[in-house]
Amino acid sequence: MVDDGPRRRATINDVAEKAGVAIGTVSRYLNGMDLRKSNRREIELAIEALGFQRNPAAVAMKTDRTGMVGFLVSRFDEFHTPLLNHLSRGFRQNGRTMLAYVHDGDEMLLRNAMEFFSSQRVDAVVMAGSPNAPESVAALTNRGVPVVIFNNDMSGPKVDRVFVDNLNASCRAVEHLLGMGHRKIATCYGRLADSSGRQRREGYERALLACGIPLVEDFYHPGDWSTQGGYDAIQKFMSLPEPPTAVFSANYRMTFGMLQWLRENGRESPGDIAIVSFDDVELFRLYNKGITAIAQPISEIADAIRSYVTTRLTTPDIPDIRSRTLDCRIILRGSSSEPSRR
Amino acid sequence: MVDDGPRRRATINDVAEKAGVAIGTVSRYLNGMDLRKSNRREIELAIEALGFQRNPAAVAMKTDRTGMVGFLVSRFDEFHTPLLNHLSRGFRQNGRTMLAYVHDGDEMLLRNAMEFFSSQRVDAVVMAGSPNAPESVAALTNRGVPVVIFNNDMSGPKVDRVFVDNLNASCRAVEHLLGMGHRKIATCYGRLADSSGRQRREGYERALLACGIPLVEDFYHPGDWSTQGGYDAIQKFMSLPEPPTAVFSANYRMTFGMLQWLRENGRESPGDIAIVSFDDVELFRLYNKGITAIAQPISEIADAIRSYVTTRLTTPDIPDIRSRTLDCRIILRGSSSEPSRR
DNA sequence: TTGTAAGCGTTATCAT
DNA sequence: ATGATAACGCTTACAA
Repeated sequence: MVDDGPRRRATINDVAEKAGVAIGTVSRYLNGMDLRKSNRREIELAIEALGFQRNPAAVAMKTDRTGMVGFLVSRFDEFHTPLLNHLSRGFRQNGRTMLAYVHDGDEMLLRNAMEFFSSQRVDAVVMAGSPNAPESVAALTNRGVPVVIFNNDMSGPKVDRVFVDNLNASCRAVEHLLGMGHRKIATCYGRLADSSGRQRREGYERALLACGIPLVEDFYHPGDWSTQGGYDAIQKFMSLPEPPTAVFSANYRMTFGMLQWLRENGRESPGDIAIVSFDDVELFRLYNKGITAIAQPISEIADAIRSYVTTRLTTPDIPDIRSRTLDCRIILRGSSSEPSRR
Repeated sequence: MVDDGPRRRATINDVAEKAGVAIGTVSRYLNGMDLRKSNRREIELAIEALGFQRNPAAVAMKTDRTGMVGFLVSRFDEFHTPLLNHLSRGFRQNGRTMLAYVHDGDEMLLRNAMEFFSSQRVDAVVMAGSPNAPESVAALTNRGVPVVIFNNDMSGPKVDRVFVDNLNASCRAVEHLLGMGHRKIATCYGRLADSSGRQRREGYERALLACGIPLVEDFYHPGDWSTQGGYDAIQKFMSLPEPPTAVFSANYRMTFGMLQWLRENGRESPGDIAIVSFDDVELFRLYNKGITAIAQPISEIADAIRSYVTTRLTTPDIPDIRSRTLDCRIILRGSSSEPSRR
């Protein structure tokens, strides 16, 4: 047998012909509508025999639905990667495809991303809420493209939202430190332009105040979510005349920075300072006796997002914006033991 | 002004009308062909005014090219994530879009992935070579869909290949340990079904043999690329009557496992054992004085892959399969110092 | 260099 | 429940 080169793909016409029905009938079959049992059977046989796969481009052209969902994040880190993974799987089961775009926190790239999604005609967009994106988002929603945001709130656009209870989780984490006997607790907090940054810092304050402990200015350091920020923070804390015995870090990158500084200076946790960190990443199981961490319910976040997107796409008019706030789990490990040395 | 709901998107027809030319002319403009200067000007104005964006579905239907490239990996880890990132960016500049699929090492999901890519009509597929995928790959190449593999070789299918020089890099890494005075060097090696697993182990052996050091069976442990494998390996090594003073780990996950065991048992590197690991990940900068690592040239790998895909897609008949092997860099850190204690 | 028109593979409308 | 047929928005001969 000679190789004719790539064989032409079977179309709905081929199926119709082989099954002895009209193409309309095949189309109805493909879209799950009712049809005569015998026809259904014939069509299934034909599809099988021809290896027919519906052409998404043709579907998109007719229906104006591409089945693609844009996913926009600042970076693929240890939080967003598993989230993307869950989302991809979930959407695929709904016959949808995820398109990922990483903007590196660059405003220009963020705009490019929106332009890209728009040109690709995605049916919906999932993104972390960002203080400097509202116009781009509005451009999408105005075109009827649903947007779901997570992580950070965003004022303005009419979009569904999925968050975690940052305030409560942070508060409980700091309460845990208090429970271990810590009284001098510092915090390296995230960007305050992000709602999660504000909420996590507020949780820290609420726990201290509820316990009657005054807030100390020296125990604050703005870490900007970055490794460097955490590095600077702990350096500052440890050189205070009266250093804290514990620190609450508002994300895992800043905690990385703190651990790095400790290493470089021959210190460690919990020996020299207790640590509780937002986010739970692999390193936190590996470092010493582990880092006590706040684990975000990633698969639940993904499910909530997917559910919002799906309903927006299938139910035409949902009047109000929906919002869901999920609880985090605190994972106790060695880094949050009682104050020891000094 | 009343909201009419989502406005209809401008089409090539709208542009043609507004510019006062035929749609064919607009199409030619969009495809970068020559046209009269005045027409070009009018068309650009019209496109700008209408916010026209070419509909990819319609293009795909006519040209049978979707502009999408499938990316298939077993997991999004610290190696594949930046690779995907680089590839996405690179392809986007070529007007192409990446579709990612994670198969978790599951053969069934791997087949699903191929089915998915096929149904999505991707123009090409990029994937890690896998010993149990040749039929799926052949199914694609037979249909004329170019496939580029990386990481591991795969016999059979006619595909382009991008690798790193595992053997040489591993050999140099172990030579480095030898240079530091180590003579008892163990290895936790990867899956031998993967060519990279075989090559990295061979590099280890070559370095030792070149130095006249006999290979010791006790100094081998199959780690299966997994964290658990590394954990078991170091446990075994450290309980030998005469433990090694250094170990070469064939990937970063196994090294994670080793570090974890060391932690749990109050040991550390390099104090108790020197470590050199394949892959360079963030943790390796954070642990103690750092873990000496073999860094794969991720952006070069991405560029090579993209270049292969692009040429296959633009140049119809490249007869022979191409293959490229890139060099790794060894990053010296604290974990590979000379033998010390005991 | 440009205009015209056929056709890509579906879905949806209209009869039947 | 089914068949016939007109679109959807492009690209690409073919003519001019």
